[in-house]
Amino acid sequence: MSTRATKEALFDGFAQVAKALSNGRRAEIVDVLANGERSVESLAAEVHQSIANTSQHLQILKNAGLVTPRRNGTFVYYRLASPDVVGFWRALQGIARESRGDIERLVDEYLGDGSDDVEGLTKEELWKRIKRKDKLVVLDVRPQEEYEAGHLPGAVSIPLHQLKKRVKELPKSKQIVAYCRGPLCALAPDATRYLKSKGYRVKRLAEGAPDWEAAGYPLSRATDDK
Amino acid sequence: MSTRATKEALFDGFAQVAKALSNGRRAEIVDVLANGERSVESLAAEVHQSIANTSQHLQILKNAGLVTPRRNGTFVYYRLASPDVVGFWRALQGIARESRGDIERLVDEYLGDGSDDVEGLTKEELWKRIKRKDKLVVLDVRPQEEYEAGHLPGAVSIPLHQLKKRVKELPKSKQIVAYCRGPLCALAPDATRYLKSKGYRVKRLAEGAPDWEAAGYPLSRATDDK
DNA sequence: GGCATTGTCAAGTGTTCACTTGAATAGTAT
DNA sequence: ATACTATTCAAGTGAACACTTGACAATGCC
Repeated sequence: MSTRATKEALFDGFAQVAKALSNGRRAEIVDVLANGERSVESLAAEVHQSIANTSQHLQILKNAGLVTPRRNGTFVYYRLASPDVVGFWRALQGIARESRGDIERLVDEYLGDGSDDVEGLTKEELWKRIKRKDKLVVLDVRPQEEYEAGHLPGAVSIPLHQLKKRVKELPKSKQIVAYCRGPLCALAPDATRYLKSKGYRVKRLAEGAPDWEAAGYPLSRATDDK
Repeated sequence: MSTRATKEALFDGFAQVAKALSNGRRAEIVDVLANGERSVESLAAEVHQSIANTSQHLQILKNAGLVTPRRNGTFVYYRLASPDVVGFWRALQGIARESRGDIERLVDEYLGDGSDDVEGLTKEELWKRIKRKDKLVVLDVRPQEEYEAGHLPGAVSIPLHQLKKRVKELPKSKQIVAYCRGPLCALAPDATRYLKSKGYRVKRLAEGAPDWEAAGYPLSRATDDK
């Protein structure tokens, strides 16, 4: 009891959880998984790594208790072990941005920073407008898989890489609100910049689907809900 | 903008903050620093490491933006860079305990687990009793330095390793409430077990000084406030 | 059954990590 | 200046890490 050895083992245990997130690629994986479960193959493509390497990263995350696998046929789907992991990941991002100017600068660069004067919209405001059935198009620009795993009620799915091709599906008359994975996801900022340049009336939800859900608002899982 | 390289750099940045806590000894350092600033020498003793090694760990924590140094004469005192770091550290502990049974078991072992049937007391309750000047002794069993860096109002300081020698200073007639660094600190559990075996009326505050402060209650810095 | 597909495991390689040792620096006291 | 202290820096060593490659296991399809 309260021996030095036990204390070391305990703190090594805490450290192991931090170690799971101490690699950029693993951090990316957690960020993606916050948007729903994914197969190993799909995650590997997302983080630009080999399947074997991605699998090994996933083992590390699993041993740290952050993710759990589910087998379905020849596929293995991983998801976050608990919703708390999202909160923890967000806390880490917050600390990092706050205490390190260089990271804040990278965020600006990544999101396309100041030159984008697209108006923002809060979750609360958007929810109000969805409930009173305002004429607006909620646009989910994440990959198809993430849309299917859960999206904002009534949202339309056009993954960013298809936007140029499918932009005509969007009405110029209505207000468009785009969103993606979260405040540090570049998909929606890219989309809104493009749409704005094409003359659409577009705003952006700063937060993403995981934050929306964490705030207590409902996600829809219907295959298509125009 | 939103290039793969920028994204990698950004997530590597997040990962670097996690990496700072990915070592058991550094985690211990952060845990101690949550109770106030400390010199390198003092930290080295606390984590049972050489001074050179401790200094290097501190450089890593500093580069991650988690701690900052302050020079005073020949001494260098380190402290947490922001109060948010305490919150983040607590979040990490929470995630680790929740998602990993083995860690929960280590916690039990470290704290001296179930055999201790000392009554607990919440911050709220204790604050009420301090305010209405109940006859109770609030006992701080952390090292002298931490007591001096900030303690509960009216608390008496008897570091755990001096408790046997100085136990006679405590009145058997009054209720004693011991506390230390936090819910995962073994000092107060050890102290309450000992005091109870000697026939004192003793309770334990589950949280520690950093939590007390984070909850908005005042800490006292008076050198001695019996 | 054979065979393709998805994922995991094992071994190998260059890099980073944690720690030690001993020298260099910054500040204080004499 | 000189001696002394607390800390940092630089170099070295064995262990762990991140990634690759190729073999193996699990599942489903024919």
